[in-house]
Amino acid sequence: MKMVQDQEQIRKGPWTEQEDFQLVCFVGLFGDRRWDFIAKVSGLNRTGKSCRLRWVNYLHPDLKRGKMTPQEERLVLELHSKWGNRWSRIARKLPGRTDNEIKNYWRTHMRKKAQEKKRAMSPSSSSSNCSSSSNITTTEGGESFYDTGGKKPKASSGGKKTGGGDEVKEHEKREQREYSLDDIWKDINLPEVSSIVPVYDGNLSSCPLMASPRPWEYCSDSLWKMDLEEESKNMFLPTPSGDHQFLSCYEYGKASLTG
DNA sequence: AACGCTATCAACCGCCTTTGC
DNA sequence: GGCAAAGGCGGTTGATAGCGT
Repeated sequence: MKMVQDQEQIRKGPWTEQEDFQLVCFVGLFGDRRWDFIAKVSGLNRTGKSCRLRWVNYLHPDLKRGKMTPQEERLVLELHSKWGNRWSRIARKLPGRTDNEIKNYWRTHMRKKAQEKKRAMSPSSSSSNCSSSSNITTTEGGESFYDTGGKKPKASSGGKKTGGGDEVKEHEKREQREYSLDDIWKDINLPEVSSIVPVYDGNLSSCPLMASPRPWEYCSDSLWKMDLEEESKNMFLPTPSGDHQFLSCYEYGKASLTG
């Protein structure tokens, strides 16, 4: 056994605001493709996959939030009847929605349907109107697909807490969740970089790092093959103070933008 | 007020596909 | 064409908020 560097330890579990911020920043710089690279140079100690997932499912600026509209619900039903569990494919037809979201929605939806069905099957119940459920038949065995058998009682796998705001009220927590992302995008619009692009007004395109000619679009692929990794590593040396990492990031972003 | 159950969401895992060498 | 690495996808799990008893 030898001393394992902190960097070698892959972090798991919920993302902190700081990590989110960091990820957004790096995606802004390098684009949303090179996840392994981003994972490495960002110093997040996450896997590329994890970074991608976080971005796609939560941080992506084009994401819609909130409940599915009836139209969306209908579309999901329709598309699912066509394509089955091709969540990502379905998601592509619903701008702003992620496959994960749709998947979750579907599971919930199906569970409800299943319960209705069961009730309908029970002798005393009147004929149900699973009218639209006919298109759900893809999953007639379906019940099993969403029936995960419930949760197993398991010792809580500690370390899952994000470390921030343990005592926040549930409502606040919820808000915090929604806020935090907003916050990130707002924060990105630091005055320091606002000289590059005007104030972030809630519109993604005004976000400095996501502004239309994105940094990575300036550079050909080969450019990134330089010793960027090394450089970035140096830039993002984990500092106890934390905040300065981001400033470095902005500086770097600025440099990329301005040449 | 306390407890239990359900719904919802975020995240991980493993497999498959794509891409680069 | 074969191999390895990275990315993408679908399935599953775990935590927690919300609601009913």
